[in-house]
Amino acid sequence: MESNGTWEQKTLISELTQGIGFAKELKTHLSETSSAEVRDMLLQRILSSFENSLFILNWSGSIGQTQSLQLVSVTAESPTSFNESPPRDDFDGGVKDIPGQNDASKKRKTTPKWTDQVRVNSENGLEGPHDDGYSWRKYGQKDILGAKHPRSYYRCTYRNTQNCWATKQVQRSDADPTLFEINYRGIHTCSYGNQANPPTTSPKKREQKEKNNNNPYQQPSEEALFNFQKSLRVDTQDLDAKEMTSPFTFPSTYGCINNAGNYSPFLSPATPEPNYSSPFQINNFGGIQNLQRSESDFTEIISANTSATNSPIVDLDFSLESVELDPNFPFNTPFFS
DNA sequence: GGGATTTGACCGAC
DNA sequence: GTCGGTCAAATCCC
Repeated sequence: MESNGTWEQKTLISELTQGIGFAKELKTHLSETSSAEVRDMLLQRILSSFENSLFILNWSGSIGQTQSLQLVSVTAESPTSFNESPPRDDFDGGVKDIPGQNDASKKRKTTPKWTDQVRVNSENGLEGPHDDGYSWRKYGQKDILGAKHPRSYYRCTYRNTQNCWATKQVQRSDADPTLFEINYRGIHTCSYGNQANPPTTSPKKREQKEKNNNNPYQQPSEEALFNFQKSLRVDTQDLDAKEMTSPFTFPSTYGCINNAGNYSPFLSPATPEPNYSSPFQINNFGGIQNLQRSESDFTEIISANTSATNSPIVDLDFSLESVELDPNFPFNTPFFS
């Protein structure tokens, strides 16, 4: 395996170069009458480039020393914040039933687990389901000792059809009812994991939900994009800081390690990335667009709004720190080799 | 009718 | 024995 420094440098340069390219392209599109979709796609790519870079820095830092890295993204008013959770004990249980993996120790080593916290502001209509770009099916709810609110258990809808074993747990905070802690486990291996805009639910239901909610998924407005352009900043001078914040609120992306050992930045569903040239694979897992819809879905994980237009914007302070990598993670893939 | 959710039961870990 | 996580039948919803 190549030294970390080598691939890190190469990948970092590649990611940042791509980010610059996308930014230039976006600038061009802003002065033209191009579609919001195109601009949004470029925006997402820029974000992905930054995040990939930060992820690499974070990962490399974790090898030799504990390095805290926090990425902040976007939001407009009434932010939904993603705070990173304290380091967990990593790949612990919860992944006991992965087919084809009889060795428990192996499961622990290869199943990523990370936590996000999402704040929901009921006043701005963001209460409702969190849509991270994946389709989840709730399979259980449990009262947790010491917790006021029950914990909800979700698994990928395509668990059976596509053998996708990603799961997530949603726990409402006792102290702050508007705060939800989302614990992701496993990675999406379903085909929807690579789609830019995977169905989060059946088209019918999705439509219905959007109907019932005044906060449908929307493309960012030009103004929002302009503001984003002006205000987006990634503070790399203080990577140890607990937060890196951007005054602008916008859906952020982050990622996970997929089964292939590739980092999968979570991209907004509105951004198709089938041919993304990065060695990373675009994935929507944990994406932060918000399709908050119904009250009944309030316990679903809440994610940020991908929209910067009419929808209430949520604070998306979150960090990649919660993405924990097993030191023994198999980096023997083409990318990591 | 089909898919999603609810909820009590079951199981394994501690 | 307790607790967290999952299963699966019953129920709900579109």
